Amino acid sequence: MTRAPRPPRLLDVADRAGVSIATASRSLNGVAGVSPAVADRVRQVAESMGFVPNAHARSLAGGQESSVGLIVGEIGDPYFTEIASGVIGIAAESDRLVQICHAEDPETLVAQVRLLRANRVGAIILAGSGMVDPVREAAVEAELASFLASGGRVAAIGRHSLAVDAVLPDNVGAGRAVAEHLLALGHSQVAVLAGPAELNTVADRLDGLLGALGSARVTVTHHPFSREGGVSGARAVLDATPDATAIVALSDVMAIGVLAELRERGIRVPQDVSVTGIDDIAVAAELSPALTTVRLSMTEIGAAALVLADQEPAATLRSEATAVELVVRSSTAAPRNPATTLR
Amino acid sequence: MTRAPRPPRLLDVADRAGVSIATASRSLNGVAGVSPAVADRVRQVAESMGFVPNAHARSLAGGQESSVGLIVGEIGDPYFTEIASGVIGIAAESDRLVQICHAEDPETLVAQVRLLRANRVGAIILAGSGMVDPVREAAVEAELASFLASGGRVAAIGRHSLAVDAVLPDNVGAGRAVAEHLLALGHSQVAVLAGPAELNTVADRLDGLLGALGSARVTVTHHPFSREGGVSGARAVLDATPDATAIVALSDVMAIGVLAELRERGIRVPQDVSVTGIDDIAVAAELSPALTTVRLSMTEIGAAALVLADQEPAATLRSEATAVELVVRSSTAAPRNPATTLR
DNA sequence: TAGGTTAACGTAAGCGCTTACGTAAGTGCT
DNA sequence: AGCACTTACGTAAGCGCTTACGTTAACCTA
Repeated sequence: MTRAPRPPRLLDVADRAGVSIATASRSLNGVAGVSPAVADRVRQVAESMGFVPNAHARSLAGGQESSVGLIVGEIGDPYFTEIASGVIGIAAESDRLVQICHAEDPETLVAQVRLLRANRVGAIILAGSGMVDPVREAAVEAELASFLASGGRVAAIGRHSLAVDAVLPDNVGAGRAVAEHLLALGHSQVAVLAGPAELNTVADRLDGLLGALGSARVTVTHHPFSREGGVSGARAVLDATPDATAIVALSDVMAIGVLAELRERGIRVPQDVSVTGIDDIAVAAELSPALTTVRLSMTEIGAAALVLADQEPAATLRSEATAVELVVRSSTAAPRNPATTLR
Repeated sequence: MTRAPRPPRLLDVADRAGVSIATASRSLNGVAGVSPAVADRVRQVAESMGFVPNAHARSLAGGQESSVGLIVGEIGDPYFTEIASGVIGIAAESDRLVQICHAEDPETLVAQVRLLRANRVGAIILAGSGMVDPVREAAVEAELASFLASGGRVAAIGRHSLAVDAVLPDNVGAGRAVAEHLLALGHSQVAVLAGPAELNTVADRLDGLLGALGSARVTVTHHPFSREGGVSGARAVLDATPDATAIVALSDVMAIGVLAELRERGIRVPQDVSVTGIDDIAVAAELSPALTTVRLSMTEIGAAALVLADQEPAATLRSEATAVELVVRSSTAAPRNPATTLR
């Protein structure tokens, strides 16, 4: 006899245990009103049959089985990995699954939100950077509004342009912290390697940086927010502004690329040039030289985002700003000699 | 008028469009048998109402909406991150969501598999290392058997003790590659920092290593499979066997800890001691010194695992072995002087 | 023009659960 | 002994979809 490869249903369990489907359901869910003897028998039968309740049916029938959706920019990026880690930690506390998707542009973002909505997740955490241009966010905004209107919860990380609750790392402050640190060291020629200009995160960090850098001579170039962006950015700097005494990467991942390129060329850090990042991802401390950066505590921010989303929806938009902290390591030092160029 | 915050249903769309629910369903799914005019109208109404079909109901009703479940050991670990990246890449090709959970011990592993089963995922990818002791795997085995029996697909990564299809990185070969490299350099005193002895991955790497190391004098100690494990391992080695000329960490993450501790103590790599890892995670090349390691290509392995799981179930267990490649960087060199100790 | 097709829809039966409600015993009280 | 409660269960109505099948009306063909 070959049974169809189909999971056993609650009804199968009930039949085998000689009870009604209602009693079976109550037994397995620990609902009162079932004699202990019967409940035990049902549980044993269920166990022996390898019964696992269908979460879809359960959620359809009204049971709250809501999972959480997380949308990140790039899975492999430690920045997002740490956020994911924080979100998953909180989700696990209440036995919720986290569905992770990635979306780099607003169009796929909309698609992912729809997919998540189709799966009736209870909450969506948006972890990619927002766009400076509100027009590109319009579709996302609409999709999220639909979700919210139907009872969904949303929390964004580092997106202040979206009309949803948000946890906002102090990107402006992070930029400022880097600037003040370099200023204090005596740098006056700094090359900034920014990520894509259309990202809010980039704009904010840049604002803080340029605002505080004041009189210092600074050049800004834009590159991909990746290791490769750091590599090509470093090359551009060495070509265009070889007299820079500090290279500021707007993310640690970019800084990794910068360090790699400088090493490649035999340029010493921090003796010949100082390098900084932002984020303080886990490996920042393991690089050589260890990277001076700004800690944003992405893991905690991820956790905070889900906690925020879990709260009762409020009438007003909530936004939770988180503090940043400059972490001085060995990739920065006073410029060797203000007159000296990189080569 | 305050509507209950509930997503619009197909029925709502049908009513508004003035058609039956069946026609609405057919229109939205592009099923033949609906006049183009009506289908268009339904689609417009659905769009205007922000309708997103309930994936749970759809899957209940027989539609195939299966997503894939991925169980990893630790989200933050680059080893798993790269696997996840590979799995997600393949899943995205067919619009499937990936549900990521983590489980470090067999008990929570069982729980996670159940959760995934409850959510009726079509496939489960198991990415943590298996246990050497088959007894501890028994419950996992049973849970997976139940899942398979009910039509689920499973693929494991690096677990050969489980009766499921598997992609097997050549851990033995990886260990051997490290051994041969060190032997060729002339090392004869090597300290091995292994992960937990109960892990299959550790046992295999150790097998390959010790098998090839032959006459060389080698000491093996076990530590957590983490950066901290590397730190404490390095301390143990410096205390117990300061005459070692090479420290072999059985994973890159551990090697990071080793490098950190050596740097802390002012011990130069590779001049004073050589260090190796295994995995070739992305940052391995960015460390200082850049880490000599063995590339397992975890991203591709993750992708291969899902492809394997997606195939029609075969009568016999499939296992796909993947090649490894020694990557020599600058953390290894010939021992300075066979007679010299670490201090 | 009667009979047979076909296109375009509607009806209704589930999918596997939860849960409000109904019912039949058992318990305690007067 | 009769009543009102409880307790322990069963019945059945959905949840929001898909889809087999039924029903029209328009369209052919002989």
